Amino acid sequence: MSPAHNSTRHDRDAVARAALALLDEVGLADLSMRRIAGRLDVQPSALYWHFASKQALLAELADRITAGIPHGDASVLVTARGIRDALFACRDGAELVLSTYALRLGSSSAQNAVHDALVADGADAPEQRAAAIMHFILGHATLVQQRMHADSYGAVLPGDESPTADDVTAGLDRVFDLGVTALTGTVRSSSVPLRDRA
Amino acid sequence: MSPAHNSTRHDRDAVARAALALLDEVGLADLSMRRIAGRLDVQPSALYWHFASKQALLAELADRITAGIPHGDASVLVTARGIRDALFACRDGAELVLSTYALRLGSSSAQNAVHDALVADGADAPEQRAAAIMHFILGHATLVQQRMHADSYGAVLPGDESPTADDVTAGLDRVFDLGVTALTGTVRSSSVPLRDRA
DNA sequence: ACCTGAACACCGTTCAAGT
DNA sequence: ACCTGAACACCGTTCAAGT
Repeated sequence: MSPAHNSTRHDRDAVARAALALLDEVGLADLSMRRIAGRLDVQPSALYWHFASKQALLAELADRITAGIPHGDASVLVTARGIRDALFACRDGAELVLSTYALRLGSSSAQNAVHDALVADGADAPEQRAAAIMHFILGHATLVQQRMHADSYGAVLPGDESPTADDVTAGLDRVFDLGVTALTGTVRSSSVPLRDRA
Repeated sequence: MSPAHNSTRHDRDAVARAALALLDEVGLADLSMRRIAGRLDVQPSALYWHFASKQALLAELADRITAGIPHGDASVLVTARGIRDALFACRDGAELVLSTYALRLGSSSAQNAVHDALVADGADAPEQRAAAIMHFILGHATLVQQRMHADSYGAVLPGDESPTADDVTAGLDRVFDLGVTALTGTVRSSSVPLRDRA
């Protein structure tokens, strides 16, 4: 009777992939263990063989979202944009990573990427700047993503003249670039990095 | 039989105050309508006479948390610290305000306070800087508050040498000050503000 | 190795009805 | 004006038992 059911068994990766797909469809607030199980044609209790708890599953999803962050020799701004875009690539990605990030405060690979880019730029206090930039990216991306979601099916507020969605997006992009640039601290041309040092 | 029950009826303010007190005791994750009702010796459905939904109640709590923010002629850094401390004053205050803040992105009184302090400092692009500073404060405070909560009853990670809680707090304070100062953009002595302008 | 079935202790919300 | 009582449609999690 069930039109498209899986009779195969699942592993940890299949559960995480189903959860990630469902997250994109329904959002974090409606992502329940029972819905994920339903999508896999499995009882909710089956998920607890693969993950110790919902929190553990969400942590795995956060890891997958941040796994795509490029960690090369790009500038701080480009690195920061890469992190932001990885969060934006998944519905509620920023909120999910933010809520999972606290324990890894100093040790995340995203923060390391920012840190290395800062060092390459010759910025002072790269540890604190990397932390500050990560806090800014996560706060910014969470707020922007929430707003995007609210705007998509929210009523237009009765303000005098409401800017278009593109205006808002462009303004927020400028806020992001200004924030990252200011937090980087140095505005240094990349072609003459070490000429007059020591 | 019930040892300490209220037979009086309640208004909107009493519901909000009970919810805020309970938030401090149990945290945002365990703040349910049923628990709030229990604390008021009332059926859960009674709350819906005062608030249209749980989300509306949470928005009211966020408003009360941010209502205590001083809006005077302080510097940007002092204003930012005041906002952060208002969030820290209530358990999970930062997360609650962050999750409620998206719709008010440009129009919150906290952001206005930052904006006015920036203008008084003579900073350029005060609108975008105010937005960036708010995003930073909310991201930073949410992460720090989550970490505080996790540390309070979490196991110590098996790292080589773990810094003391005071070390962590001091480091995070430096990150906050560095972040706000960098985002302010101008380091200008307040006694000679306008000497060589236009 | 992976899943079922049943249960436990919860949720937010609605709505007729009471006072 | 404010609340009860009952119901509806959900939750996360555990655990014995199945294959």
